Amino acid sequence: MESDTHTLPPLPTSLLCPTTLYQSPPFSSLLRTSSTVHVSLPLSPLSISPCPTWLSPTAPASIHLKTESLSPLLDSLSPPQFLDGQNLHCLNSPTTSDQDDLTCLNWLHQRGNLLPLQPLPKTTPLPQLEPQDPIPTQHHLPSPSKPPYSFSSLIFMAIDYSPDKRLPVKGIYEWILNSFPYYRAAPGGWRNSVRHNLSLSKSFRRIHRDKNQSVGKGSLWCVCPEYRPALLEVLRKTQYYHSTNSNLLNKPALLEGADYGVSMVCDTVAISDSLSQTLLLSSPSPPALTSDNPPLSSNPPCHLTPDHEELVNMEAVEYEEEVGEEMEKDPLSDSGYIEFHYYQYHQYQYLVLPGDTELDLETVEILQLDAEAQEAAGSLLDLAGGGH
DNA sequence: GGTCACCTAAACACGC
DNA sequence: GGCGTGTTTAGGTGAC
Repeated sequence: MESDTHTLPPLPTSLLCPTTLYQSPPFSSLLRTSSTVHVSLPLSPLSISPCPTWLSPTAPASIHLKTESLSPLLDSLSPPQFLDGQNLHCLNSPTTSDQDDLTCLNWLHQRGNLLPLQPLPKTTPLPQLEPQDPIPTQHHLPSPSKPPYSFSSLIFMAIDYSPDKRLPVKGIYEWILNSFPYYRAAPGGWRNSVRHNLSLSKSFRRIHRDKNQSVGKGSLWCVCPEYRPALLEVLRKTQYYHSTNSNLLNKPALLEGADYGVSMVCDTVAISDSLSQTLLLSSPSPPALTSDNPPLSSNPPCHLTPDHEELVNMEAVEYEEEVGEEMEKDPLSDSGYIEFHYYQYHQYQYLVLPGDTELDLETVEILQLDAEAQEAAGSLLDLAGGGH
């Protein structure tokens, strides 16, 4: 399999999301092979690969883009513009994890226990990149920006993620620290704010520990069930708000999809009448591409991770070969569908496309924002499903 | 301009 | 007494 790699020039600033520092991963490189096109996307910190209960862990969360909105985009795909004049850049063997389901909160366990946190790139690092340094490293990355979530949302996520749906204050601290590196460098006042929110907000309830429980101080905190929908709504609005502030205003179909689209829980949706193509975002699971495992299209969705960590190791050659085989097996491949696969390697996410698929920058940007929509959809899945 | 939500800081009490 | 935790008050900011 022949493979060419290309490094794209910095994205125009206009393509970056100005108001959402946790969004708009700069598009930095592209690797094209005979069967796949790898689009390197820096990890989106806002996107939440974890799969807490408010992100339905079982429901596929593929993003479905409506035909009318993406048709022009797909119609405007222009390979020469996309690839011409790019500097060559070789990506180190992207590998994938064997069983990593990025839609599952397990990644948090991995991150918290196994992987060091890395600073999050802000919105605008790419234009500052030098040509000789096509892939930004954390050395060049600015410190992570403040998450858009309120403390109530952070606490809610922390508690809801916990296995027992209850956490001590210290556990909430740790979850926030592990999930949002911003707070690692932030002054300690945020802890006070967490405690303040716990005490003041009716959404959280204190559970006294057993007296014979000698480990730890203080009480456990849980989410009041009656306030859970409200918390979910706040969370959804936060995500929605930042999505709409991320160049999505002029992409109503994406907004619809990100908002409440029932299609979010489906696997595929046709998006282009002219090209008869469907964008399918699915999880990375290259090693799982065996006869014993489901095809890519049926894998759980891939949520981008909130901060930019190396969650998985990937074996590039095997992956590409298997992807190629799987693409042929995939019924979607014969039905005019285009299947996209996210996986991640170091601080990048890779979008794997069929070999004859070409994307322009605008489409790539949409796919980036798609991850936000996916996340927003996750919350809505729970709402739609009535919670758990 | 008023209201609301949210953030931040500070003070204090309590228990380990 | 130190520290972490929990509560309360107050002021500021921004969105609606």
